[in-house]
Amino acid sequence: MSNANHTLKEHNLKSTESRLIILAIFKENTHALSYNDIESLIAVKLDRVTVYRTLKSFEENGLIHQIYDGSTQVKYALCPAGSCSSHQHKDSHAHFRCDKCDKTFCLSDVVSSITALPEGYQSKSQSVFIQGICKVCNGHKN
Amino acid sequence: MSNANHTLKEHNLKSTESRLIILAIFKENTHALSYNDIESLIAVKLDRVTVYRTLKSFEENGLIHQIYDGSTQVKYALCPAGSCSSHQHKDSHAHFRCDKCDKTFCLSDVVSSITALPEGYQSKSQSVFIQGICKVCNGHKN
DNA sequence: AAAACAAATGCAATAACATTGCATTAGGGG
DNA sequence: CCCCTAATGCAATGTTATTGCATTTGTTTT
Repeated sequence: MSNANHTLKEHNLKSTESRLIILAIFKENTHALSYNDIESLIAVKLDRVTVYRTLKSFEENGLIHQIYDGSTQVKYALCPAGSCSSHQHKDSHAHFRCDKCDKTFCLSDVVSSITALPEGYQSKSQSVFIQGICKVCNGHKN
Repeated sequence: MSNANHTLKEHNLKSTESRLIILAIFKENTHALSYNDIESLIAVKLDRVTVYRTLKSFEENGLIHQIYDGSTQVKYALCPAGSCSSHQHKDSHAHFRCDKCDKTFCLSDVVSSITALPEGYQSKSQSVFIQGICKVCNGHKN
């Protein structure tokens, strides 16, 4: 069984053509993808509804997580392996949006650590959103 | 001249009825407001377009800032006095979304302080998004 | 291997959210 | 008070996302 098939199975998702196509796109891209990004990256034409529903099922089953990066469309990125499940998303790592190439990346190792909240507020999860210039746009190798 | 009139002037905004109404709503509410929130809080009927354009002008002139809190609609909140201008928004304070009442608040005093980014990444601005239980829902007085 | 069942897909229609052009109105400097 | 520009309201349209339903496909069971 292929790697991708296995990944889907692991997350209790039936292995279908659309899902394999969309999963492959996520694996090929290191940055977060919006619906439009995905649509333009698919060679074959999938129905819009199918793409939306695939994203939804991926998200509900802990395969990808949503990212709100200030653009109008929600973006999605693969969850770090083994970190999320149907029951809970643990996407409290930092997200980075590049001002130059406009891509959004997950920085899995950068975690928020706000300790002092105002009186009365109780924190359950935190996430950091950083804007700046990314690795590639800074001239580093990929 | 009323306080509100003065606020608008300060931000180079002509003082109009719609703007006074919408500004008043922001001053009456401590949490961030979406377009829908605003629409349902206005007693008088303002045209949808006017509301959108008012929000845009407020934002461009440093009176309010956008907040993306994971709900589908963008929300807006007053900028801390004197912190923002037409030229630059400095909304790098933390935002807090309450799981119970679903309201989003600005925590002006809580600032992100991520120092170590991966090699190659360069930070220009940071913001923290926290989820949990807010002051009021924790039984504290307002 | 075929039948049977449930889940996934595609199409059409529609909903929800947001923006544009343009004619009219209103704020505020002179 | 007049005049000019900016702001407003309406109608039309654009963009993004969702729903219902008939059909197809994947998987389980026999």
